[in-house]
Amino acid sequence: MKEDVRVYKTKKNIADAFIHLLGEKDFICITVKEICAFSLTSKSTFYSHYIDKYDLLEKLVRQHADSFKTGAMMRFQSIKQGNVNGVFEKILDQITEDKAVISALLDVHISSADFQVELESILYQTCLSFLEKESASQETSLDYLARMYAANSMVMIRWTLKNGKDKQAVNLVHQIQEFIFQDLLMIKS
Amino acid sequence: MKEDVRVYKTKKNIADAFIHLLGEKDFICITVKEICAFSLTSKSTFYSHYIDKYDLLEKLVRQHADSFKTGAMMRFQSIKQGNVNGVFEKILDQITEDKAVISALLDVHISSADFQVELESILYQTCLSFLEKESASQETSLDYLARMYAANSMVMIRWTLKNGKDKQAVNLVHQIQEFIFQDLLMIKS
DNA sequence: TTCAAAACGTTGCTTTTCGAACGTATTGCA
DNA sequence: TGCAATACGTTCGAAAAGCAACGTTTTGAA
Repeated sequence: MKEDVRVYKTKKNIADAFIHLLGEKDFICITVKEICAFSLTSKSTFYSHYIDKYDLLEKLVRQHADSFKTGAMMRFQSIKQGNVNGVFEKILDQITEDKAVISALLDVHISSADFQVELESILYQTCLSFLEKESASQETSLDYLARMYAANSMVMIRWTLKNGKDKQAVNLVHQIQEFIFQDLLMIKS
Repeated sequence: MKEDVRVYKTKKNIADAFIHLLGEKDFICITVKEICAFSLTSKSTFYSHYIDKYDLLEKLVRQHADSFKTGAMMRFQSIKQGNVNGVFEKILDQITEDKAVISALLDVHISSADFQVELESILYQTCLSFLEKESASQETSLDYLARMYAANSMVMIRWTLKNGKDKQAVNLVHQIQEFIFQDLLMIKS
């Protein structure tokens, strides 16, 4: 059963309004009334889709976290011949497509829906399982390497969202990634 | 009786889709089906608001021509002490606000709805009635001056829509306008 | 020129949205 | 602290949008 077009449009309007308001004020200060007014939807319609503004936030975070996870896993799986460079660059591209939403969500920190935490966790997980599967040597803790990868990626993501894609910055990340994946690279080459 | 929000949103979606499609292909080649598909509205809804795509075009032209006319008349009426400069600049600003729509409509030439013709006629009319009311001397044909004003304004409008507001170009228009309004300016100063 | 595919435009029925009204809960200010 | 204004969240009838099916017209390619 597919979603009714009207429902799709309504949800999009609400999400867009919400993201816009997040750019103006803190999540806590945003009211449902404002979201309805800005998105031109009635209160009754809002409440027929969401329990409250927290529910809206959680659903948005879930949606984009899932999409990010799918993308990240896909990229890691498609790595051939130890070609790890380029994976992160594609992740950056993906994130840039939804720049407005991602940027807004990254700055909201509600325990039930913390996008920043989710993203970093996804990066850590995907990187770790990749290392465990592909790396022969275990001299350095894979867990440590994966955490380092995730942390560095997050910095780079935030920076790119703010300043746009920059070749020098991307190169720097590549160097760090090469260090993290050096075991793997040595074996494969 | 105010317009239902749902109607407003539907019409906006349709208009936005239409303008977007006009940027891609000729008016003649655009189908109602495409407009509906892109705007995510159903055929039945489209036909409950418009007779056909020509009706849609005519209504858009009418709406923006009226808005332009109101703006132009307001600006001309607010001229004090022969300060004619600045009137056109504000008209330019107004047009720039709806850049996408205006640009698209200016390139469609359907006899029942020719935006280019309407704009030029409005500029001519408002300028002429201003000259007739304010100008004492009638050495030069006011009709000729008004037509010149309209023609020059149209060139400037098109140019600005394409290249953005440019100080030098604006200054040039000011010089031409000063020539057109010189009778008036001499009397008032 | 013929004919099939696509676009047109209409209709009846279903689902969604709106808006106003309501009582409740929060907020912010005197 | 007390109280008025504002936001919350729900309900229900009315209006609008969607959808599928239909016959008609236009289009474009054999």
